[in-house]
Amino acid sequence: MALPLQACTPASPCRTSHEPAQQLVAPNCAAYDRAMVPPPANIKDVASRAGVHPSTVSRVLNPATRSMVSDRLARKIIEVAEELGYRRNPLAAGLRTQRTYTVGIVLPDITNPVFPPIVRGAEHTLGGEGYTAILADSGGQRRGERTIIDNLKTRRVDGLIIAAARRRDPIVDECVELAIPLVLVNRTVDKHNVAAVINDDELGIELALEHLRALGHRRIAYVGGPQSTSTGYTRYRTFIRSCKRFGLTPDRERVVNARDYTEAAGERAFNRILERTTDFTAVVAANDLLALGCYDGIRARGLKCPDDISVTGFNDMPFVDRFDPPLTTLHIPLDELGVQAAQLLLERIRLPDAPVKQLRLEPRIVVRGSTAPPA
Amino acid sequence: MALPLQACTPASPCRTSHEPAQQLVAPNCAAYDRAMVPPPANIKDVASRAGVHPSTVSRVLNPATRSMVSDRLARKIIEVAEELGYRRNPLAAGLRTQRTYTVGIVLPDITNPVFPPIVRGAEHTLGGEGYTAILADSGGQRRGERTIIDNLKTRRVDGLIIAAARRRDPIVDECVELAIPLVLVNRTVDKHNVAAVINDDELGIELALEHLRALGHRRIAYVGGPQSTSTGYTRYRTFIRSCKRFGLTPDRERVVNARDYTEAAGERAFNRILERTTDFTAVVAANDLLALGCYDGIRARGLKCPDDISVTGFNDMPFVDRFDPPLTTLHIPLDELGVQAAQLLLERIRLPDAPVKQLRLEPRIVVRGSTAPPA
DNA sequence: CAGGTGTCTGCAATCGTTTGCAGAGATTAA
DNA sequence: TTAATCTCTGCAAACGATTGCAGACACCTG
Repeated sequence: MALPLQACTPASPCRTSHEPAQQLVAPNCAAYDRAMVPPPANIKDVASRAGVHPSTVSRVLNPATRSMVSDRLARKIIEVAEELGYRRNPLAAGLRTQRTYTVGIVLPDITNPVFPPIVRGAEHTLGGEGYTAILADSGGQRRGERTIIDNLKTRRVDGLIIAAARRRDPIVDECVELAIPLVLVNRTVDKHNVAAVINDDELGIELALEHLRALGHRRIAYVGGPQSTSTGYTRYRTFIRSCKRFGLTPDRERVVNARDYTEAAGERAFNRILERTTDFTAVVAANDLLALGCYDGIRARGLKCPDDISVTGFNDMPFVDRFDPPLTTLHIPLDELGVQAAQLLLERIRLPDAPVKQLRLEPRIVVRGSTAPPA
Repeated sequence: MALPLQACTPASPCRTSHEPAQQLVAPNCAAYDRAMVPPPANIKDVASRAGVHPSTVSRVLNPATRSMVSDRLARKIIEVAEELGYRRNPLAAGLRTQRTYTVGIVLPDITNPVFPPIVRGAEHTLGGEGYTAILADSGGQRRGERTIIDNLKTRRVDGLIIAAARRRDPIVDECVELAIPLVLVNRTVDKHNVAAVINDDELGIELALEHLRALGHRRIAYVGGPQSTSTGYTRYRTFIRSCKRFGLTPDRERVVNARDYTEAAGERAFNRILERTTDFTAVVAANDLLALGCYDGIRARGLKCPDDISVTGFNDMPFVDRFDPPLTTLHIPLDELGVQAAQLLLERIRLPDAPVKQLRLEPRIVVRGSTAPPA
C-alpha cells in the first residue's frame, strides 16, 4: 500500500517490498478495534435511537435541507445526535456528494518566510467555514508540482490555492479546464481569467524608487526576480519604466534578474552587476531574499550597507527588521493575502459561475536601516 | 453547509444565513459537470474495458493483493487502467477500509520559523509514502487545539504529528486512549509511553554553558520557556543542575521563565531579571525567540550585545545568522526532526502494537556574534 | 477416473451518507 | 363527504471501492 492512491503503472511502480505482513493480517483493523472504546456513532445509530429514518437525520443535520423536517422532530434528532456525539463521516458524505470540504494549498517552499503567514491566514479562514487545508510543498520543482496536483485531484479537493504560479502555467490551465475552483495568491498568471490575490507590484517599486530618490540617490541598480513569475516580470518592467519617469537613467548595465528568489541567486546577480559597473549608490531588490543576497555581495566586497550602498527589499517578511542592517522594504499584508485568497476561493466554490475576481492589495514602504543618503 | 462536518448542535450552531441559493439548485454538480470533460474513470470502467470483474481490478491495483491474480491478466488490467488514466478514489476506498492515508500535523503557530522546516521534512516523507498532510494551526490556544483534533478525528486521519504538546496534555491522552497513532515532535509529554522525536535538551544547555564558561563567563542569567512544555522544563532544570556542575553559582535571582516562547515574553522575562540584578555577563535563552527578546531588553537599556552581555539561543531557526548580532545558538536539524517524526508515525501506523520509540537528536552549538568574552 | 489440491476469478455484501421519489396523514376547499 | 393540496417522513438506489467466500477450472496423484 505504498502508493495507495495510484494505479500501479509503469509510471508509478508498486513498491511491495516494505509492506509489513501486519497489514495483510488485519488491514481493516480500525483504531477503535484496538482501543477499548466503541466505534463512533453513525447516522443509523442516531436514527434508530431517535426512532426515525436515517434520511430524516441527514436532512436535519444538513442546513440546506433542515427546513424540510418539522421543528419538533428536528430538535429531538439534534438532541440525540449530540447525546451520541455523532459526527458526520466526511468520507461517506463526500463519496455521495462529490464534495470533500478540503482545499489544497500549494507552495514552492514553506521554508520561505513569506508563505507561513499566508498559509496561516488561509487556513484559519477556511477552517472557520468547515474546510480543511491540505498542505503541499512542491519543493519548487516543476515535477513535484505535477504529482502534487495529481494527488490533490485524486483526493477530490474542492478547490486550490496556488502560491507558486508561473506566468504561463500548465497546471493552472489544467485546473481551469477541469473547472477546479482555483485562486492564485502572491503571484498570478498572464491570462487574466483566473482569480487571484496579489499585491500592487507597480506601486511597490515606485515607492521604493521614490524613497531612494528622496534620499538623494540617482544611480540605482536593480536585482530582479525570475521573469517567469508575475512578480519578477512586473517589478522589473516597473523599475525600468519608473526610472524614466523619475528622471533616473535606467542603465541596463545596472540591472540583472536573478534565476530564483533566493539569497544565493541574489548574490550572484548582484555580483554580475558589480562586474560591469560600480557606478550606483543603491540597489532595489525584487524581494527580501534577493536583498539578503545583496547584503552578502556588499559585505564580500568589503563595502557596507547603507554607508556605501543602500538596499531595499520587497515583502517585509518576518524578522527582516532584525537583520543587520534592518531592511528597508515594502510591507505587504501577508496574513491578509491568505485570508482574502481563502475567501475568494470559497466564493468560487459556492458560485462557480460568478465572474472571476482579482484582488490587489497595496504595499507600503517600511523604512529601516538599509537605506541612507548616498555618501 | 457552513459547518458540513458537524452535527448542528447548540455547541456548534448551524449558520444557514449565507448559503447561496446556488447550492440548493445544484448541490451535486461536480466540477466535471461544468467542464467539457468526461468524469474520471472508476474501477468499473477499468473492469468492463478489461473484461473482468471490478474486484479483480482492485486486487491487481492493490500491492498487498496483487499476487492473487495471474501475471498475464494483471498486466492487461494495468495497461487498461493506465490507458483510462484511472486513479483510485480515496474516499470510496477509505470508506471501506477505514484508512484515509492522511495524517494531521498540528502546530501552535506556523509563523514561528522553527516549524516550517519540520513541516517540510514531515510532509515530504509522508508524501513519498502516499500519505497526504493536513495542516492544522491551533493558533496556540487550547480551545483551537480541541476543535482541531475533533476535526481531524472526524476526518479519520490515520495518524497525528503534534508539535505543540504540553507536558500534561489531555489531547495526547485522548489520542492514546483512542489508539490513534501519534508522534510528538519537538516537545514531548511527561508520560513516556508516547512516540516522540525531540532533541537532547540537556546536551544543548550544557553545550551553551560550556561555551560561555570557556569564554570566561561566570555569572550567567537564564531566560527560560514555559514550564508547561517539556523543552521549557528540561532546559530550565538542566541549567540549574549544570550550573552547579560547572562550578557556576546558579543564583535564582538571575533565572526567570517566560510565559511563552515569544520575543515579547522573552523581553519581559529579561527585564524582570534586570530589575533584580545586573550582576551577570551572559544570558542563556531557552529559545531563539526568547533570545531576540533579550536583544531588545539589552538594547532598551542602552547596552550592547555581546560587548556588555552575551546571549545564546536554542533552535538555530532560519535567518538567526543574519540578526544583529548573529545569534550564537544550538543547532537542531529541524528538517530531520520532521523526517524522523514522519517515519516514526508511519511505523506506528503500520505496526500499531510495536513498542513506542523515542528519538533524541543531538544539537550542536553554532558560535556566532552574540557571544564574546566578558568585558 | 475419482478425488484431492491449488490457483485464479466472480459474487455480493459492506462502508456511511445523500436525495429523488412516492406515500401517509393532515388540512382545506368544494 | 370527497377530492385536492400540503407538509412531512420513509424507501431504496446510488457514490466507488474492498474482501470473505465460494465456485470454476486445471492439474496431479493414486
